Amino acid sequence: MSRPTVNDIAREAGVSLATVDRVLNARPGVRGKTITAVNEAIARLGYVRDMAAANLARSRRYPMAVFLPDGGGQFVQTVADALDEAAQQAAATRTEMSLIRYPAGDTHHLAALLAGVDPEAVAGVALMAPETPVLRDAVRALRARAVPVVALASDLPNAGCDHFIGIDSRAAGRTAGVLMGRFLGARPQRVAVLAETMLLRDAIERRRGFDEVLQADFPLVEVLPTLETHGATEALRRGLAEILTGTDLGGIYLLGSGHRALTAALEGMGLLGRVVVIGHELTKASRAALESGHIHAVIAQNPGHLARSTLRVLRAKADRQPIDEGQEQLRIDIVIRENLPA
Amino acid sequence: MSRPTVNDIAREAGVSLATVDRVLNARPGVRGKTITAVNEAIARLGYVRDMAAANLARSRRYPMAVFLPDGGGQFVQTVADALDEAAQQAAATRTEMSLIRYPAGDTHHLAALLAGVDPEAVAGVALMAPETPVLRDAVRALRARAVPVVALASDLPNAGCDHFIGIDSRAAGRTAGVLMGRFLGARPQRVAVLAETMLLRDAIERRRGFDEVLQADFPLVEVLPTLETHGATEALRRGLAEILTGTDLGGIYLLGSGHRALTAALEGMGLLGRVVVIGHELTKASRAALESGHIHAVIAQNPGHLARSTLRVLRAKADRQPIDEGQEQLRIDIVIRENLPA
DNA sequence: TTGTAGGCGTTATCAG
DNA sequence: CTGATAACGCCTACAA
Repeated sequence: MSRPTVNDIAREAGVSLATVDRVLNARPGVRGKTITAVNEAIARLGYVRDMAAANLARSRRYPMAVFLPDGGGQFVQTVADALDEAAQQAAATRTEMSLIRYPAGDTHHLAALLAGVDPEAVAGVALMAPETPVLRDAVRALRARAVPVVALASDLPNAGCDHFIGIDSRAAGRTAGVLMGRFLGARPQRVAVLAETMLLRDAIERRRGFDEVLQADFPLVEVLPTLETHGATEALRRGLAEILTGTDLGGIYLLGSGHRALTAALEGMGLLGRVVVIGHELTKASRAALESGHIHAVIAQNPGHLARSTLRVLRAKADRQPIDEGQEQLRIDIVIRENLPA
Repeated sequence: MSRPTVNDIAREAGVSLATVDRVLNARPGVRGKTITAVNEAIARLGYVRDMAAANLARSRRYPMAVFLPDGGGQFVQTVADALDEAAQQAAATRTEMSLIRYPAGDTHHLAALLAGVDPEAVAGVALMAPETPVLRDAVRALRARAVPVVALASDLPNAGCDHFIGIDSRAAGRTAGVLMGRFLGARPQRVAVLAETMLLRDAIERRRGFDEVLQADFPLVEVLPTLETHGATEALRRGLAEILTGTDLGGIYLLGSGHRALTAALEGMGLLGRVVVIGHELTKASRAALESGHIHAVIAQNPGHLARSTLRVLRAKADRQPIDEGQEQLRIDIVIRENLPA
């Protein structure tokens, strides 16, 4: 006994295939009484629509556009790679993807790109970007043209996106905080916080979570003000040196990217492996640093999961289908040397 | 311009649909020359097969059988729930699942069940079980009858399964070891190890990984012999009390299930929250213990991922299709209070 | 060894 | 408003 099909419900309801289809897709031109009859037949037979067959018949394609910042460190590249791989797999379900890089930080440029998106040619849009008023409006406009939009890695809470794919930055910061506190032990210690920039909401939220936890649960730990390096290795080195003149350092919290620069700086100062270092995101650099013991933990989100989730969610939104919350929920990964993925 | 279809390559290669299909599915009865011609056309046009359409045409169903132990603690139940949910989702790809519980530990019973599996009626088998000779043979026999078999959570390395879905227990133990070492700090400390039973290979491997790390990297920590409780709360309490008469305890490593019993015992002794407790698997009990601060970390594998992976891999094996290693690789999750999933 | 025709479950285009 | 009928991309008898 296999699953009932449209034919079965057509027979059961005493109507034709076409009518069943109209009811199924909520298309106009059917009497209310007929609709009821069909729906009853559907319920009676426990019919569930075969989406594979439906999509085949529609011969619909799902061209998705993903916008990623141009520079943005290794994490962005990791995500880009994961997206490419996910796209290959998703081709099996007619989901295509084009990756568009925009000048990092130039949200006007990105907004212009979004304004140029043709709803006929694009079934969904994903973007990783900081939240600015222009961008917020651009997203709104896009959604007004019935294009689903999801935010990637960095949330755009006020832009009214259809979905956010990523982890809660504040919780990620809290997680980093607990690990830092526990790894340091119960002695009075100082912790430096480094960031390339504090412009992104992610960094701010992480720092907030980090501080919350240390203040509440590890009162012996003093967290220093954030040192913004703006990607300059020299600034990092100078800043660290300055901090070190005053005090002994117990740990370093790396808010964003820059694992490589930090390792280099620490090495120059003979501090490699002598302070607890906790960072974010698993990249080639942070992975190497974990393996060699220069970094002790990394708070991460799985890029493969992020990428697959992006495409799946966009696809579901394009079909106005519900999404499986459980499957799309990204975990806050704690990565140490011992549980590094192969 | 949409994707090329079998029609396109048939035309391009100057053969018929059926021949293309034969080549595509590596069926016999085609001249070598024709095969080459078709393959060339495929390459030239960049054809990728539409699996959805293929499966529709086959109208093939994939009835999978999953065997889980009967008791086995909350983790097994969590997996069972996850499987049920995954099965609902997988119904979209004609994958059905029946969950069969067998008397925990009775591998003869399980082997008999496996012997009764009809290759016509079952497209794949997954099982969570300890490795015993009878079972090993039963799995071999099943595979000999062309039924794909995957091991769930607990590996059966010598049974020749098609795949293992789960995490490396030794690495999981190492991860627990590092966390224990770091959480304890740099003072001499003693750690008790509790297990319901050491019969399962998982527990043994975890303990091995745990010991390795502590011996190598945390020489100040002394790990006591494993205390087997056999699920008896009283045994646990007595054993703990005995350990405590001799020494102060810095930490407890819970090798298997029994979070609830442990919490109760610790409470009775006024030790709740005063020793570092690290366990395995995220269940209702361990989750509650994390939230209340009675357990400090749990090494886990995502049951949702485990379940979806199981069905996906079985499906792929049934179709003799390659699997996406990256997607099927389960992560060793480190769960603390701050990164508990919602 | 190869080709033809029909079908899988759904949608879409016509007439009625 | 409703109903035949032909797609969609692929597989599979059966025929040649």
